[in-house]
Amino acid sequence: MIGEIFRRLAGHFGPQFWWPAESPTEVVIGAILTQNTAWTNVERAIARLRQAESLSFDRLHQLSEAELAELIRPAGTYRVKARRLKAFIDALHRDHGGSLAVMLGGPLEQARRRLLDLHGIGPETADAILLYAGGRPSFVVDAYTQRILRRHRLIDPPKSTHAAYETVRGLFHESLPPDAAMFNEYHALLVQLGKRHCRVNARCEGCPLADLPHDETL
DNA sequence: GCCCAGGTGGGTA
DNA sequence: TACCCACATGGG
Repeated sequence: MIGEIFRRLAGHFGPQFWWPAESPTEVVIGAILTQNTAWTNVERAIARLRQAESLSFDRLHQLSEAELAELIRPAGTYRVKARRLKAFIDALHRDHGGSLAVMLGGPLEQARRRLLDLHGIGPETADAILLYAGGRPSFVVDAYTQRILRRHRLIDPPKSTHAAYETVRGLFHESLPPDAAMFNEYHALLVQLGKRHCRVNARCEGCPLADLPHDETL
C-alpha cells in the first residue's frame, strides 16, 4: 500500500522539486529554522544570513549566539534556534573536523543517533538533514504523514509521539527500497497531499486517494 | 484578535 | 512514560 500511494501521488501531483536549498549547509540551517515554522519565514531568515555573508558554517562559527539570533529573527523562536544552530556547528567542528560528509557518513542508524544526541535535533530534523543534506535514505515523517496514514488506517493511534514517529518511519523503510531520491519525492508529495486535501475533517473530493479506505474525521 | 506553521526540550506527576 | 508548556515571527 505504501508503494501504491506513492505511485498515485506522483501521478497526480508530478515532480515536486522539494527543499530548494543551494547547498547542504543551507539545508542544515533551513532544517533547524523550519521547526514549527512556516517556510516563508525561514526564507526571510536565510536571505538575511546571505545578505550578511554568513551562510556558511565557518562564518556562523565566528558569530556570537546573540548576533546569529538577531539575523535569524524572522524565523521565529530565534533565540532557541540560534542556540540549536550553535550546538550543531560546535559538534561539527569538535567531533567531525568540520566535515558534514563525515558527520552524516557511516552506518545510517549510527549517523542518525549522532544527530539525535545533539541539542535541538529531534527525529524529524535529523532525518531531514540525513536525507536532504546527506543524500541518505532516511524517511522524513512529519505531521501530515502521520495524519494521512492514520486517516487511511495504515497505522494505529499513537501510544506516544516518539513511538508514532519511529513506527511510521519503520513502515516506509520496510516497504520501500532505500532510495534517497524517492524518499525525498515521497515526503514532498505527502506534504502536498496534506496541504491540498488531507486536512482534519476535510472532504476527500478530488483527492487521489479518495477511493481508498479512510476516515474523514481523523 | 486568533490560529497555525515542514518541532524540540524541559518540567512535572 | 505521558502530558503540558515555552519558544516567537508572519500570513490567512
